[in-house]
Amino acid sequence: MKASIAELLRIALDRLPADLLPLEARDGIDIQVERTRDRAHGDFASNLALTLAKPARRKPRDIAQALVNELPVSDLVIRTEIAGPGFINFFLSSDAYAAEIRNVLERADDYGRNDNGGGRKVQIEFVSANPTGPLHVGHGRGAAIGDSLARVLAANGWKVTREFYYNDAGAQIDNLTRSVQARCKGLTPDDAGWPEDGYRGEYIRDVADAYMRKQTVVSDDQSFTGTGDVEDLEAIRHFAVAYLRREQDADLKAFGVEFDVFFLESSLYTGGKVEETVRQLVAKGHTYESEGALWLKTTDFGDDKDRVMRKSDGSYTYFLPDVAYHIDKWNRGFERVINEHGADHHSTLARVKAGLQALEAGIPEGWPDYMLHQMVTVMRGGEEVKISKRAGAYVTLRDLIDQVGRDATRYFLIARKPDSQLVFDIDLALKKSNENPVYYIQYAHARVASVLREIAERGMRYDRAAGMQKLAMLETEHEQAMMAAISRYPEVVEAAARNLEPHIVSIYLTELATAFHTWYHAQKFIVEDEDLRNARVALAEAAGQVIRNGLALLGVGAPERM
RNA sequence: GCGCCCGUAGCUCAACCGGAUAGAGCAUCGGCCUUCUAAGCCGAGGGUUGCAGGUUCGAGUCCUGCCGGGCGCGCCA
Repeated sequence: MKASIAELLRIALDRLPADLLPLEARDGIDIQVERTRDRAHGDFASNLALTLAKPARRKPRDIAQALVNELPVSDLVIRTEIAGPGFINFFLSSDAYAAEIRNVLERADDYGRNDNGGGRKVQIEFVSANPTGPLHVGHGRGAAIGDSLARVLAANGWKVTREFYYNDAGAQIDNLTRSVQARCKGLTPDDAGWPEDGYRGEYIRDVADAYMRKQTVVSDDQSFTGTGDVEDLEAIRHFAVAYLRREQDADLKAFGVEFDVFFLESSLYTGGKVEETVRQLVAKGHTYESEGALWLKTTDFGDDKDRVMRKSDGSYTYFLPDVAYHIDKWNRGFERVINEHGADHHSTLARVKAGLQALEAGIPEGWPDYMLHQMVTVMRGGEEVKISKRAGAYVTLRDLIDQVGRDATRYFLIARKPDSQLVFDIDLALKKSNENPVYYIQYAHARVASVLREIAERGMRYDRAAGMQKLAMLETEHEQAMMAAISRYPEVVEAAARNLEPHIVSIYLTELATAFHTWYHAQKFIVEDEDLRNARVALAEAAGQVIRNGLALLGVGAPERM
């Protein structure tokens, strides 16, 4: 609907007399059409005349009048008015809304989807937790955001690949291995001989016990059996990584998040990609040796200091495989890549991009996109719960799912702008779970289902097709508000993708649910008048459909009854 | 010290590319269940959008400075 209004304005703009607005001033004008905040201002408003006033050197209201004079006739618009400093307000015909509601019911699960992406490939890398412990709340935020973003982009016509990169090599894994070994030997974190910076969590003991009992774990299509040999560090490492990967998979599954690709950092080493990347960087001349290490001149590409690529002991820093990994992404044909990480990864942006530019391989400067979510603070008993893997102080994602439920956890973690810090109050989520906004939305959906059940129980008839033809009967304030709210959905889906902000879907759904509950309370749907009944229930069904579609983008369920 | 993010009602947060009178939930107070689910609805109170300037027809939104909070600034990841 919004696009249709913009198109009308585009035509009017083209028709403006040249003496009013020079032709050359019309290029590249972005025609903005917005939903009005106040119904008294109509359904849509445009500030076009205000933005044209300066280049035209005319009063905004004069331009507005000229535009209105040139607007083509349309079934959509019943009248326009010029308001305030020069806004053009559009009042839509009730038939325009009825047509949109019919559209909802006809397209059903596809309503709101568009083809803006044109089937182009996009990769979203998210979570990417190291296999050194269970997923915590911060990972949960990343999982919720990344997964919803994937769903939103898919709904906008993108071909999405979800990828999880994990570090199964390097210093932290060595650390994990030593920690498990220590547990195998019966040591506890406070004993003498416990590894420095070892992982202290209780889950390390679980891993060690399983290893000593020679259990077999399967993850990522690989199988490892514990040997029980406490001196075999390689066996312990394989086993521990597989064990913790399996746990993380279970966490993700419980959260309803799936990946297309699990990418192992170690594969970059075994495949020679790391060595190859080093050779290429050296060949391009952006490296130098100093203090026994090999450095990359990332300062040539906007970083604030140069970075070590290869340590003096011959091993690589994490950032080199990271560059190799992104070359691999590029070579796989992902012209668009979005990396969703916690804000603590901020420093990697500049150096990875610098590394990619240093290769002079034709990778665009801005590639890839990064999306960083701010930290999650967990409150329990009025105090902040400090999260530290090594100390073992932990609020796991699984804890939250078990205690508050998957839907509520997802909703809590997605409903806020990623670049705001988030406070997750466990007591609130637990004790007052019924006051969680997600139930408000789900309840609206359940009410629609309930109405349909009630009709059946009373032995009454509901004819959707007939209802779709009688939508013009829906003239009350609440019904009009309902139709307007429903018709906004495609705009929300588009904006969520354009701004990479899946959280706006949750905000929209709250507003839609409010409109629904208000309407539900004000009027009966199941009335004697068959035409009116069909029309109202059809509208209720459309509301339920849009709520279902929106919740699906968030990965939240839409229950039939509560 | 430098870089990035944030600062909106008592609390947690919205506000679409700069638009018209800044909105929800929770909390507080007052109403509404014989009638499609009260996990709901209606109403009331609650704001100098951290502070000070600037840009413009118009600023919570953009720019500058300051104040406050978070994250980062390893040959850790």
